[in-house]
Amino acid sequence: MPRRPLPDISIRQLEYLLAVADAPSWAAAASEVGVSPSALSQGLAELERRLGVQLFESVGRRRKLRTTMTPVLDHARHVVALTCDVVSWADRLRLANTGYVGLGMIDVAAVVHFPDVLRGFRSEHNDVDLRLTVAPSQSLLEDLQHGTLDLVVCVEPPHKMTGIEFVPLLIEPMIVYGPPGLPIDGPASWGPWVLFPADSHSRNLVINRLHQLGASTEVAAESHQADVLREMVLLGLGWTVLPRSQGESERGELSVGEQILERQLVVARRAGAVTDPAVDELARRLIRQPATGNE
Amino acid sequence: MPRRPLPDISIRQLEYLLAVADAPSWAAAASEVGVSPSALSQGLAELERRLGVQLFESVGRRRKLRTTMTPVLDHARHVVALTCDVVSWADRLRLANTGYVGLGMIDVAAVVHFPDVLRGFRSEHNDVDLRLTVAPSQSLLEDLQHGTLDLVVCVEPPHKMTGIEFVPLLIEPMIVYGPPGLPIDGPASWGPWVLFPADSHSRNLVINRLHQLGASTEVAAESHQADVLREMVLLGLGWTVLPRSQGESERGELSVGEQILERQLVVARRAGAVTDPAVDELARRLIRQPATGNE
DNA sequence: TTGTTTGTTAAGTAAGTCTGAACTATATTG
DNA sequence: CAATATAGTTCAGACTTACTTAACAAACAA
Repeated sequence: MPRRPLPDISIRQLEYLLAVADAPSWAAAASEVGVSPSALSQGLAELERRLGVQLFESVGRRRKLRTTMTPVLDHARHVVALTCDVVSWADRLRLANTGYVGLGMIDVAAVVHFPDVLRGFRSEHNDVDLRLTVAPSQSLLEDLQHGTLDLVVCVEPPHKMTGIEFVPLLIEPMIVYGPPGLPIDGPASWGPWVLFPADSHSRNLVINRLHQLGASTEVAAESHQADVLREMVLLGLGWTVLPRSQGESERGELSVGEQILERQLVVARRAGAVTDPAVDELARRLIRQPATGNE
Repeated sequence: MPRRPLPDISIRQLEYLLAVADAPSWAAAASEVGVSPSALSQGLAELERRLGVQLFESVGRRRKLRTTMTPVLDHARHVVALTCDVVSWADRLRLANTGYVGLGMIDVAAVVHFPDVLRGFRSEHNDVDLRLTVAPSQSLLEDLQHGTLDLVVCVEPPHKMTGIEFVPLLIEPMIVYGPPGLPIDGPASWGPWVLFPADSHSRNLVINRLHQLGASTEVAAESHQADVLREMVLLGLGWTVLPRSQGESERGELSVGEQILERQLVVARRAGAVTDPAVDELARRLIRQPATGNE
């Protein structure tokens, strides 16, 4: 294809054309666009020169767009609309894409379920500054609401939260663990407990379930960290309920009870947020990560 | 609506973006567009500045469009394509619309059937230079093919013509006329004839029909002008076959025979021609003109 | 290490875009 | 009719944009 340079029809000229198409006068059109009538007149004369057509006819001292020039007017509308779209997109991108992704995860997500996802993302988006915060669900969701974090992997909260949307990731079985060598009988013999703190979503789930089972709900000690809870059980300070991925390790010395409930891990995002491509990509990878075989 | 001026994203910049998207190097892209590498580099830097996004990432010393910038690339493609379309349209319009319409008509069309159409068109399009050529069908169609004429009203030719399209206008009855006072008996008594010249479409129609009727086909004299043919019949030089509109006048002294055939008048146009709005309009008026009551 | 390649920066020129003032043509008013 | 108002254009000047050439910086290859 022979490459003749296209005439440089400027967005500005097209805006002028749209303005005069519907304005009562060119002075009004110029005011609407925010330039002098002279600039508008000269800009449209230049557009005529570049296209090589006569866009207007004189009606007395007024100028009116020729009906035969409708295709140019349609073109102007179309190109200006497309330009508005891409500028709007760029504005949103600039605001959102600082090259930084703030990710919050509860510990089991970071350590057990998604370390591969994080590694893969980092190696393929080394231009993105991925900052990981490991904390309890409640705390993470607050940071998400405040804008400190962009994406959170946590336990599904008991209630909907305004402005936050959730996508399910995986379901974790929660199992009762007792001190080593202690046989586990019926629920009435379970406890006392070492659990996550009272403001923890998992804690609420566990207490409610124990109630239902007719087991004691006395809590002897608390910690946000599953490892600490395991050590407390090992020391005989109490029983706990943990996901299998955190309750059992190479040093599998705790007495393993039954699965009493399940908890849903989700990825959380501020609803209606400007979509940062990097955050989008990371969310996609989390969502499509197969479950880690801890069913 | 608050009117923030759109950034003036130039067609040129978008062309540069499209060129580098697929080129092995920016130097190659620049060569393809027809500018220096420096102009391309600066143009793209300006595009980045106007959009407020970083379109490229460095891969060693090379520059590669970020995959996240695909929407800008799509936009570039779209706008450049739209611009090519409107420029192409304008080019065609400029070539075709010279404010001149070359119209060819056979005499009966100009004088009898369509004088009102011509008058109306002229009064409502006084910016158009309408030039009328009156000549025989064959000659007019040749001029149409050569581009001398834009539109032709003539007798439908016996064969299709490459590159010319026809739209039917009206049907004219062709009637036998003999010298005044001479009774018109059967076809065997008709003739000799004064007819249009041998290359005339009407002439061919008449001769073929006379053959069919078993009448003489001897031609004593010829003329392209119907008036001349009438005078010859008045002088007793022979008989003729004319449309009623041309065979009968206020001086209705010829002997009127029977209608022996019909001929179709058509408007002819070069096929696939760039449409000049003025020519389009004239054709429309001819096509929708009611028949002139000469059935 | 030297030489080559890729893209960038600097300086200068031409063209484009805008402003405000002056001008031309048309419409309105008394 | 003359005087005034209105609509758009032209002119001159200031600033911006787009391009060229030459020099420069960084990366790559031998």
